[in-house]
Amino acid sequence: MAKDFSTRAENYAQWYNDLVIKADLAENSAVRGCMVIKPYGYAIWERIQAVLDRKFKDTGHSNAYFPLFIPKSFFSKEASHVEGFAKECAVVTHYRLKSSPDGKGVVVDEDAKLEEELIVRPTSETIIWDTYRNWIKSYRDLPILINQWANVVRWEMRTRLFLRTAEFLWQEGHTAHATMEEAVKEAETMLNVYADFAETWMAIPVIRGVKSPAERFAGAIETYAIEALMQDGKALQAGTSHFLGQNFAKAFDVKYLNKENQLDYVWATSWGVSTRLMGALIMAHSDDHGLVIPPKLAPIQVVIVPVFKNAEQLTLISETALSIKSSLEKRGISVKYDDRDTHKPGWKFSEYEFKGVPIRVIIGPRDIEQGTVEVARRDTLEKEVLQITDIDIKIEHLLDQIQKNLYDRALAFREENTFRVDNWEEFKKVLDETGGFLSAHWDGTAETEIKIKEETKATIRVIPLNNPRETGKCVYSGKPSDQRVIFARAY
RNA sequence: CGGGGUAUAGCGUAGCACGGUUAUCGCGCCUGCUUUGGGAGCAGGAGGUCGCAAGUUCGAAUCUUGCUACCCCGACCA
Repeated sequence: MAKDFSTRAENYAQWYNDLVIKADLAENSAVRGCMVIKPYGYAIWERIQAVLDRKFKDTGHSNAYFPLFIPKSFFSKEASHVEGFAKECAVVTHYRLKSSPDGKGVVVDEDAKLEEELIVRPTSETIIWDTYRNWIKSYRDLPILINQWANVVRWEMRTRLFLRTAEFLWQEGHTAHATMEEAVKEAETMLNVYADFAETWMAIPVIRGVKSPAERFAGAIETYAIEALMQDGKALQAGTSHFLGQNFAKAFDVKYLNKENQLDYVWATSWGVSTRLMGALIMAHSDDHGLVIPPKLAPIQVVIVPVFKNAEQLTLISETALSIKSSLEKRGISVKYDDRDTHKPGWKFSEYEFKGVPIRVIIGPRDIEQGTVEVARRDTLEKEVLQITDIDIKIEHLLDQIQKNLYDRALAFREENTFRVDNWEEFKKVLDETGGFLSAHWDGTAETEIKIKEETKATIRVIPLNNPRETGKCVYSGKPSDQRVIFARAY
């Protein structure tokens, strides 16, 4: 079945690309590095958005919107922040075009040069903190708990659909607090929101932890992250939550009067996930037959395909099909009944399999006679003939089972591909032969971290939360270490 | 930004070293008939500024120069 698209074993990167294109999720656009997200792909993103948005609101946040453009001067206010983003910013320098002197097309009107260049936001900390200054005067104004759904631009050298594009969609939360404790707690709360979303909805097990200083967000005191393992043994950062300390408050002069009538800087967090989650979703579960979408995020959870020879048969089948459809919809299940006569059943089977629809129900003349339907599940590709009685309940249970199976499968894969490594030769060997998460001792220095990266391309993905203390020797330097950290090659 | 490569129909391609009728083949698309429980078969048909621009030539997909875009490897990165 898997004709004209690569298998994972042949070429994982090609397999990923073929999948995104052929499952109709997204495609490259006429603009370098920017993708077009197609309706089916966008429908999945909308599901992700809807669930996360609910979770943000349930944890007390509100949505707002800040400008796409940021004055250049804002970027020089927080030193490490500008350092982190300066090399990948798109800059607006003019505000007008004019007809080309040679009559062919248009050119930039040099007379319309901006006094101050505008930066297309790579992230919104600066414009938001500049705004917060006016909003915060007293401890009574705190906390501020805001989220924004937006697009951002980071001018990447090399792009890949969903995993790294020059423009991408995301949400960014930006909060302001009266105390450090409260801000830290907020950063941790949001990390847990992300982790719960990844595990419960995306069926992707993640490791919660903090980043090493070298991997921290530009301007953060602490960066929390959830890290997932993909099927090719590479790690993917699925979400980050930053404790920003008072860095941005100081850079943008955001002070408030506390209960003791003293001026103090506020404490900040920011947190975000992007359309990169789509990449994680694809790579975590899909197989050589195409996409596999966890039921909880699938735009179409059940597809019903009729098999018929003529119009009379179709009429008869449709009656049964539509009644199943409506009984499923009453249970909140999204169903598509595909009765098009422009495509053959076999074609439809392949199509929905490729698009990762969790359950396919087939109804033909045979079933009408016998009061049955054929049910096929995407995760295991198993098919069984079921009595039509209580079919809605059976399918609802099956969806739950598929969701659980996908999570269990991904968890088992991660466990099989997590290795405790205690010497440098083994470290390199495991990395080259199987990849995966390497749990190893690290002496805690940036020098060692950089050396390891240079020699193996592996980085410290995460220092797990509640990491058990364990005395040992750094896998690279041999210096003493009191805990293991997770290394991997990453996306 | 350094090194290498590619550009021919919606997609994938042949032709190019050695210039010469109407640019090859497959998929997809359209029409008709037969089909329909795992990507149907047969017949007919539509679809091309050969990436762009200039040059050499009686004649350029093919040779020369310039430009542009994309891909791979580095560096950088969510």
